[in-house]
Amino acid sequence: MTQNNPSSKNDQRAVRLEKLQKMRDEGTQPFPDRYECTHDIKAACDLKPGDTVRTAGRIMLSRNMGKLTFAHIQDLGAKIQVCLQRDLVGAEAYKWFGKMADIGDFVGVEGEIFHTKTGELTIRVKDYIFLSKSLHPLPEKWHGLVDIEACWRQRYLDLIMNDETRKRFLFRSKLISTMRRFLDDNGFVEVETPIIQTKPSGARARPFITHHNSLDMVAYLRIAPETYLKRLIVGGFNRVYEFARCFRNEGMDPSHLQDFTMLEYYSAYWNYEDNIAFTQKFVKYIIGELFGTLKIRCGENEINFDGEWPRMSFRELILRDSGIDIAEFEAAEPMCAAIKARGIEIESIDELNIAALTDQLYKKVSQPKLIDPLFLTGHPIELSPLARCNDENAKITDRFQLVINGWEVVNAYSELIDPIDQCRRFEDQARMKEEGDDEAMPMDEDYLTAMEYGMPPNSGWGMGIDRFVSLLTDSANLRDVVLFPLMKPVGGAKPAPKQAATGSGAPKAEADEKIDDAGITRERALELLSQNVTGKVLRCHSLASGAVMKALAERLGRNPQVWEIAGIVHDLDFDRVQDEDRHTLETAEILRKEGAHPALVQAVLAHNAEGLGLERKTEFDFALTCCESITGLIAATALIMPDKKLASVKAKSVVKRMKKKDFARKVNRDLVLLCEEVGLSLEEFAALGLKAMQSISDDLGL
RNA sequence: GCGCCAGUAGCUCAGUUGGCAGAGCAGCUGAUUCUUAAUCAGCGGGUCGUAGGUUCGAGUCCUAUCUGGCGUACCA
Repeated sequence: MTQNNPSSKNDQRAVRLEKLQKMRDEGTQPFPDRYECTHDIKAACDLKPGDTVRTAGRIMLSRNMGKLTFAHIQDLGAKIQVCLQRDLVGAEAYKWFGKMADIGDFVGVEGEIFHTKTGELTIRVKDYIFLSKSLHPLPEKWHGLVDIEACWRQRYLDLIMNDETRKRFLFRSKLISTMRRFLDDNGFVEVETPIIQTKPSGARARPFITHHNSLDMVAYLRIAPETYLKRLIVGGFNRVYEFARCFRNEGMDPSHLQDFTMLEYYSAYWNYEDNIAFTQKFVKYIIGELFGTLKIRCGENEINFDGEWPRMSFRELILRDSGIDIAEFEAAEPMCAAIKARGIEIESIDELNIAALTDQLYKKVSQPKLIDPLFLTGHPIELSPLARCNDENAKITDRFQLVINGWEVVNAYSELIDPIDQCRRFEDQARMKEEGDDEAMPMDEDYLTAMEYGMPPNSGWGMGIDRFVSLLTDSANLRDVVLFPLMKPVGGAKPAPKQAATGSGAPKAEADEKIDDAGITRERALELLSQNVTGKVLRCHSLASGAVMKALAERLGRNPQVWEIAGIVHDLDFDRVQDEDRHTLETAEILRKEGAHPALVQAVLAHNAEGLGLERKTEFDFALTCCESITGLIAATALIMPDKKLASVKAKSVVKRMKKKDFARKVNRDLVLLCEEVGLSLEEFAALGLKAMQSISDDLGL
């Protein structure tokens, strides 16, 4: 009957688990530790009929013809057909393969290369070894995985199923190694500079802000490696480069990632002219090495990297494409009028200063037309706070961008090495910041000091690697060239803790008086406790915290039901998360879903204020923290009694134990002392806590 | 942020005016010693993104919400 048929369970994974169990039962190791290959699959494909081979891969297709089975096995580099003949591998082994091996499993095969009747290169398997079980069916063999979201979230599936994905990422790796080789061969030294920084400088962008716990200070993820690499120029590294992961907290779209890779290099004694020459050599080398030609297709365009690349200034380009000569304008208003007069539309045009206006105008009228490589020069000084000012024209900088297919691929300039000028530029930026430009750079004194020790003339260079890869692989979205792009978690992103603590700014009394309903019942709290908490110790800790909270609420004239519930549920996720610092986030999520009162959720979060970088604000917050903390101390005190009973414990001995640091070391004494924040002395609090725990001593087993 | 679109079996997709939720691949049982998305016969498989609502009846209509795409604005 169908009841005995595993397939009726509607679970392909269950079928595979059953096969796995069968393998174990019969003594076959389904997950062996190694297999020795003579060739990878790509190498096997180059063999001649008659050659023998041992290779391994993932089974992608299987066609059973009765006493003959064809299958395809695949690795990152290639796939090859294998052929199992019953008469060659033996009846037992042949039958076993048919029963046990699924599409997606790994197998090692040994045999002789031959051509099938239709001419396909195939391994005639003499012997095989099962190498690993796949518990999930792979995506459909013909269409493969096309859901773009799945490709990003489960890149490994994308890599298994899609040949171009494999090629694209191999290309990216090869590109980076080619760049590295060229730079190394030209006397550059690869270095690593800090990602966590105290000042976000080196570019105009909004940083990710984080908190450094042990220094208790704001820290930033770097937006660019620039100022550190230039410190190295000061330090005597004449040619340095870094493949730098950078982070910018800005919009997410097909051409912007929050976490991206920039290559920057700096060479002492070069100006931007030297750099232009080097750039052309560098990029041509890379294209030649990777494509074997200097003309490549990109979408509808063919990009020609051959020949001498043209140079044009902002002014020339804009004049050519719009008829506006930006040199004629001293202020924003007349330029704005000129732009409007020509019917060119720029968003919030009236709010832009002259530099931003120039930039926007260029992006609108010129940038999309630039397909073949072009060096764009003559950038306004306001847009280039770290670039050297031009000796002839103080309004522009010695800077260039390499534009390819409408994208700014490279940005480079003669570096500003005059510390006095640099200081002034920082001050200008600071002013712009005050005026509301939140991308303007902050003052960076430490960098200025480095400059004041003397920086040789030099020119620096930066390239967005992801964009370059995207350009060269004709990828529409930058996330296609990053292995694991950032995605919102399925089921909703967790709000930042600060947002979670809504209303926490309210004064203590006010916040507390509002809580007359926890939002969940005591019964539900206990249910949640047994669902989420498996450990006995944690369960007792939760119940004890509830009891102490209840007693404290009665003492302070607060709502005992609500406070008890807070104690019961405060550590729901601790068993799962197993991380002092990170726990409570999941608990808060559970409670929110249950409809718990926001103040309760906040108190729960705040009991781990240290770990999460939060602040305790309300009486409720402090109460939960100190109650939860003292339970451990009281329980530990009970355990050293001869009868290990709470009944034998005196409040005085609990207080004494506070001072012995080695006793119950995990209990944070500072948190227990927070009882003073709610107006109780340690003595009174210890007595209250002890009494509360004694009242439920049976439940606690103490 | 805003606007438009999408989410149905493990995968790729149908689903009419609101009327019993479908196909192919994958899986299971069997046939098959040269297949190429093998083929043939049979079987099983669903929280229609989630939560509400309208209705005798909702995959379909309404509201909210989640996830994603594309466009738009700012940044590389």
